Amino acid sequence: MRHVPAQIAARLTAAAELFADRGLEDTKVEDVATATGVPKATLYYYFAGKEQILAFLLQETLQQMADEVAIAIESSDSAAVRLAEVVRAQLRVMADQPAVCRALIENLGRAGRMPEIANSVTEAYYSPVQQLLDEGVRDGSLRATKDPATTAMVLFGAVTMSALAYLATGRSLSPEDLSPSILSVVLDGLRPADSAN
Amino acid sequence: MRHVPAQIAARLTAAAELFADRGLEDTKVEDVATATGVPKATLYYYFAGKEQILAFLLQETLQQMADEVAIAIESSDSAAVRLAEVVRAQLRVMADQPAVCRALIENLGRAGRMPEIANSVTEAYYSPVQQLLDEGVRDGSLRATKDPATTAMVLFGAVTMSALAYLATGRSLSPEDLSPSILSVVLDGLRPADSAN
DNA sequence: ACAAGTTTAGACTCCAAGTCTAAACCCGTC
DNA sequence: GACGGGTTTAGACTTGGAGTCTAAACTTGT
Repeated sequence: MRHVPAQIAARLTAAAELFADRGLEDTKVEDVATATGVPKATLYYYFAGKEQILAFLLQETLQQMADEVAIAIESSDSAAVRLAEVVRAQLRVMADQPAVCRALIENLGRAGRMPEIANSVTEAYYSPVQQLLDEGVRDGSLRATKDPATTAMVLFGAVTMSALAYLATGRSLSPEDLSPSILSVVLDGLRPADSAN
Repeated sequence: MRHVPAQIAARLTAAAELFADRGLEDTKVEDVATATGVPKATLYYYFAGKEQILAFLLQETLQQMADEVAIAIESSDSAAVRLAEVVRAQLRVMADQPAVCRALIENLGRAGRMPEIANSVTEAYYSPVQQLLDEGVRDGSLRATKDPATTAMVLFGAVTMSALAYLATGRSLSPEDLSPSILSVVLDGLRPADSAN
C-alpha cells in the first residue's frame, strides 16, 4: 500500500461514517468516492480495496489511541490512578473519532482477521491495561485477580461496550461523565458497603 | 421467511463456523451449501440470502439464551446471587454455541442493523441485567450506581469480551471457571481490601 | 523541455448474489 | 392409485459491484 498523502487521508473521514452506518459490505467503493470526493480510480491507486481503506482508518485511530494511552501510563501516580487515566484516554479517542471506533467495535471479527489491526488493538487497549493491573498489584493500589488476562478483557469490554452504547445511538460521548461510571463499577464493585450477603 | 424444518436447521450449524471463521462476506452461499449439505437452491427456498441464514442462527441461540437467563432470574435468591446466575447462564450458552456467539459478537454492527436481532440481544443480555441491578438496589444486595444503563453495558461488555477472548482463540470456554473471574471484578472491584489510596 | 510520479475518466473482466424454471419427489386424501 | 399441494433440487440466467487496465491530463522537480 502506497503512502497516503495527508490531503487524501483527511477526506477519508467521511468514509468512516459510511462504514459505521451501513457496514463495509453495504458500502460501495463508488459511495466512498462520492462521500469523500476522492474518485474511485484514485482510491484504487492508493488502496487495494475497501477493506484496506477501513484498515487505514482504523490504524490511524488506533495509533492515536496508543499514543494517548502511552502518555497516561507514564505518569508517576499509582497504577490505580493511571488505570483511570488510561480509561479516560481511550474514551477520549472514542469520543474524538466516533465513526472509526464504531466501525472497529462493530466489526471486531474483521479487525481480528487483519493481523496489523489486531495487533494495534492489543497495543491500544489490552496491553496497557494488563501492564497496569500487574503494576497495581506490586504497588498495592490494585488487588491481584486469579486470572489477569480475563480481568484485562473485562476492562476492555467494559470500556468499549459502554462507549458503543453512546456511539451507536448517536449520542455524544462525554469521557468525563462516562469514565467515572465505568471505573466505579470495576474499581469499587457492585456489592454494597455493608457486605452482609 | 418460510418455516425452517428442524432437519435443515440442524445442518446449518456448520454455516455458523464459516461465518465465524471468515466472516459473512467472505463466505459464499455455495460454501454454505457444501458445508451444510443443503443445496444452494434449497437455501434460497427458505432464506432470502445469507444474511437471513445468519439471522436465523443468531435468533435461535439468542432465544436459547433468553430462556436460560429467564430461569436464572426467577429464583428466590437475592438479586446479587441471581445476577451471578444470569452471567453463568450467558456464558453457558456461549460455551454451547461458540460459533454462533462469535459470529454475533464479532459482527455487532450487522446484528444491530437487524431490528429483530438487536431486540433479542437486548432481551438476552441487557434487560435481565438491568432488571437485576434495579432489584439489587431494592433488596440491598447490590449498591446503586449513578448511571444504571452504563452499568448494564459494562456488564454486557465484561461478559461478552472475556468470553470472546476464549472463543476467538479456539480455547474452550468453561463457564464455571470464567464466571468467578468476571464476577469478582464487577462485584468486588479491583481496589485492594485496605482502601488507603 | 523532460522525466517521474499522480490523478482521473471510462471501459472492461470477473465473480458471486440472487432469480427463475421446470422436473422430480413426497404425502395426505378422496 | 390418481390428484394436488408443498418441497427439493439442478442448472441456466441476470445483475451489480469489485477490482483491473489504459491512456490521457496534470504536477513537480531538474
